[in-house]
Amino acid sequence: MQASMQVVTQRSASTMRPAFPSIVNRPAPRDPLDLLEQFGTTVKVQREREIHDQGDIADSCYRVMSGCVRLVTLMEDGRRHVSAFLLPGDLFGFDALETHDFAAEAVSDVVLRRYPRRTVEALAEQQMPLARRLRDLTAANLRAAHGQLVLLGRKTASEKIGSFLIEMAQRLRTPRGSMLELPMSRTDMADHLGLTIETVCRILAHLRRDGTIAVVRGGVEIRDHVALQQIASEPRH
Amino acid sequence: MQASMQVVTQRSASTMRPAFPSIVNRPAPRDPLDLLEQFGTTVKVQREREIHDQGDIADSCYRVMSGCVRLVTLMEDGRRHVSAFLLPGDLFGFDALETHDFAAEAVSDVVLRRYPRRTVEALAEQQMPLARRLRDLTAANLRAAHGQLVLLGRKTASEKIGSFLIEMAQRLRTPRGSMLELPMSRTDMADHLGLTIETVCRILAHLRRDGTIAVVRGGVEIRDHVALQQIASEPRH
DNA sequence: CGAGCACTTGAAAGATTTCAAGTCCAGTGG
DNA sequence: CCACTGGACTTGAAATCTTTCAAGTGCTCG
Repeated sequence: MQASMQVVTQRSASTMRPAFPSIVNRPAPRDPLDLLEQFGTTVKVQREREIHDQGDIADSCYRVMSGCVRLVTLMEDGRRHVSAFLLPGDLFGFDALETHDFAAEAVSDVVLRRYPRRTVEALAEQQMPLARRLRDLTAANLRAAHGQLVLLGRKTASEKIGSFLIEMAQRLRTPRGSMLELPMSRTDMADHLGLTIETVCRILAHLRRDGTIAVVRGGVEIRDHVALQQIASEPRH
Repeated sequence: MQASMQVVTQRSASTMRPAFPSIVNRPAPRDPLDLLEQFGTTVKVQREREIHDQGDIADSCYRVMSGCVRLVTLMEDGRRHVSAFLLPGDLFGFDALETHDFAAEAVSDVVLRRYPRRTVEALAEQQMPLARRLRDLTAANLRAAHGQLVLLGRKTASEKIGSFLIEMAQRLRTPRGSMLELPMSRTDMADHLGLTIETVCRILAHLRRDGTIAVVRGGVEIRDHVALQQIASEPRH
């Protein structure tokens, strides 16, 4: 337990799934992960505080309830890489091996649901659907990582920014025409995209002058989604 | 089944594990993956032939018995990224979702052991140790991908080449002082490291002039392993 | 022996970074 | 309430790394 984390004792199961009324009257297909709820504790972490460090024993898994978390790898000389940003509903720590190979830090004030890894493993050992769910989760993360490999290895700065904005808009379910709120700093974006902060600024400025986006405090508004998608140039479907 | 693949009917279980005599007389700890052996078929693929394409339904999983396989992602405009090279003993296709998000191609003539994905999934559904093994496998692949993210996002060309050579030497178990055989072309290396072929050549030439490596046909010899490790500058342990 | 391809090397171009100044807020303290 | 300060962000100019363009070299295969 980090001193920086405030634990709120709360064991009520709060599912993330939106309650949409089904036409067919069948029991909602329960997510095997719901099994974990009774073992979860709610944790609040202030912005810029560490959730766990690179190299820490992986003894907890988390679900982001609100806010934004970043996964950070540091090199000896201080160079930094942000492998991922985690948003409400996202899970992390479930696909760790013995230790975490990156730190997890709160980008904004964050509310997390924490599950003891021992428990997760024990449950998965007995509940095949959960084991299966965890495997799919890790496979999905792997696929996302592969997309990021292409971005980092082969895309230009503009393409990186374009891809990033579109991905964020999708993941945050930002409706067309409304403001995309970006909780992370330019530095975080740069370290995620393999750029410098100045390059991020310049590309955003360029997109703004184009009329593709509007840059406002705390985010951007995507003005021309089609243009942005062309700029992003995603890999072959 | 690809027309380019020659199937050799052979269903005998051939484990990859080296038969080392144990002092303690206990049954060797069986790898849960050995369960798959009876369902495997041996497949030979010629160099530069495709094993499966990007977007293909993932209906097979493979183990590399000999040779080298690359996982390739293509962008619309032809830019190419090689996410990984797979060497003897390596597995792939086990952590696919519905479809493969990259193509698998034979770098050299390759012998593969192929397992029907249906069977793998069915077995994993009943055999928890196998399910667990598959999850760990995917988690290990995810960790490797994260290492590659740092390499692509934050390392210089020299560091990329240094890291790559050291990784290959380790994975191929090349003893110090002996020749490191690299089955892939300069183009493949470039597309794996987010560089151009010319840059790869130049960095190798530079390392050769330094006396850090000797470049020979089909590979390199690492002359100064310590220097190479310093050049590689890995992330914090 | 010739063709083709992988690889190498040089020179110029270009994209991004580095270095250097600002600007703009948000929070603080007078 | 408002000036002040620090940090995040922006922008310009120069520097640099890597790429692009070009031109070989050398090996293998037919």
